[in-house]
Amino acid sequence: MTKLDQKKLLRQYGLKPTSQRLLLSEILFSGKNMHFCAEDLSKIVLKKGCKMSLATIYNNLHHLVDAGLLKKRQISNNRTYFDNNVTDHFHIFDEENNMLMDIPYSDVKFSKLPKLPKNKKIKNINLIINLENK
Amino acid sequence: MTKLDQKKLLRQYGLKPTSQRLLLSEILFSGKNMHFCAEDLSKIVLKKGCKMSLATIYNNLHHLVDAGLLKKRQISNNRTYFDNNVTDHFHIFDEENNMLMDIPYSDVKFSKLPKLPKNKKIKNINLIINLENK
DNA sequence: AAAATAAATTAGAATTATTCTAATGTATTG
DNA sequence: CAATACATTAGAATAATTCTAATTTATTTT
Repeated sequence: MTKLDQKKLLRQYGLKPTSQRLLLSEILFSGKNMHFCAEDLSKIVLKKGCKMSLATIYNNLHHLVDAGLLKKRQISNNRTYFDNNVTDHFHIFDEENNMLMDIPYSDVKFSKLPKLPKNKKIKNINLIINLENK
Repeated sequence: MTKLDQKKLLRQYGLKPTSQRLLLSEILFSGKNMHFCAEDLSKIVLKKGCKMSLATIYNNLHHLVDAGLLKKRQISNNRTYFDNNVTDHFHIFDEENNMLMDIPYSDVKFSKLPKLPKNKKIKNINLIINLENK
């Protein structure tokens, strides 16, 4: 994706393509099915020889979430991960090697779900299948 | 559960029944299927007219987890909850009022699950149904 | 059984993760 | 091309949790 396309994408989603935002987008959308926490991004930004406060990273991550370009996920202990796969899907986590993998929505089917409290509906389902060695 | 039983329980699990630990156990095991975060406990302790630092609360919660009397649960609001139901089960989380409720294992049925990597098996399934208002 | 030593426990201080807000920058209008 | 409005950035503040040094409790030695 060229820098021009990045700009277009951001504009399309109602976000001004500031230099900070472009740099973050470049990293965030460099591949499919990637998960980043704010700290990851900060390190990558630094390695590229750029400066950006963590606050700015968080602010922009949340803007991208609000715009629908990212999804916020509570994957592992007390850290928020931002997922560039925004389609509904689940996760497999392999604890042996800390690998997090996507599961397509269609690979899981529920034949029974619990009754919900009155006036409430499902916002989303967070499903993580934790693996171990056979 | 009497204070004496509490002491026995703690000792049984290899934990010295200090006054702080007894007070926390009294709260934690006052009912079934309860979930507490450290802050909840701190407030209850204060309301009882006692003093205990949050650090002590955390330390003891982790001791109870290590001993197998509690389970640690990561919910989507960046707070750790401690669950006095240590059997396998799932959860419903109501974001409007930060309420975490149990779903019995039998209330959810999967008719399809993904293919797993070779030599791996399911250790456990972490399922949280997040609610919103209708 | 008192003193010496070892181990466990507590809580203030430090750290980590995240959010708030005041200052700055950018766009829009007359 | 000021004046005003709105958006963005990042330092400061807050929230959640962990670390560690001091204290307390238990165990051993004499």
